Amino acid sequence: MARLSREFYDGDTVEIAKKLLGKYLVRRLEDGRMLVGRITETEAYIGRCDKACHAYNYRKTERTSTLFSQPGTAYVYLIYGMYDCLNFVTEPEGEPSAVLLRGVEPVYGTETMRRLRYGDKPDTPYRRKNFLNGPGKVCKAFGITRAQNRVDLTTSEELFLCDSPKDVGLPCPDPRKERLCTGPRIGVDYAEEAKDFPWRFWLEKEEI
DNA sequence: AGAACGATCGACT
DNA sequence: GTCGATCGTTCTA
Repeated sequence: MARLSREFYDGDTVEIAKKLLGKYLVRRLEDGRMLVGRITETEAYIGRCDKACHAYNYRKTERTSTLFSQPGTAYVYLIYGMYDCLNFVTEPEGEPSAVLLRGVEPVYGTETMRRLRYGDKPDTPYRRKNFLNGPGKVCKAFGITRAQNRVDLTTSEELFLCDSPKDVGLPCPDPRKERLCTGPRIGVDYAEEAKDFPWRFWLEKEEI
């Protein structure tokens, strides 16, 4: 099963956050069902220099210890007492850094995602535009919780990333014109000078 | 032991 | 645009 390698994650976090756009998130649920999404939005967090990062200035606690793991490790944490957020650990081991997954577009298993997100209610409104455009929404729809914290994305069957849907036996979508957009990160107004770092990246459809 | 706060979301005006 | 939900993590003592 082809997937992104350790080397992919072992490098500059901002560059990796950009390179992750257009890659594919693959999740296998315990019952064997597969879910696939195409990554459309990411953010970079770097403990060495970034006051918005949980591990700023190498702060090591029980929670942030995951960020000190080898690159290619999943970091899942709970925010606001309600929502899980999925990150991919980057940089050489010991440099606590990660890319936060903020958005995907559904590729395979959409109905299962819808049920995980909204429950069994048959006619939940499902607006394509707002379905998976937030870190809490992605985790809910993909059944990702802190149970996946510390999963090794380079060997796990339950959670990994790959370049192409072909890597998991799915057809490639038609290519679309998209541009890479850059801006400040969401929800980090407390982070002093780091709140303005342009470390949020997303894909936008080209007009016309 | 207690308190403050948060890498969000959905409901609402 | 505003606001409240909800609880684990972290720090203080």
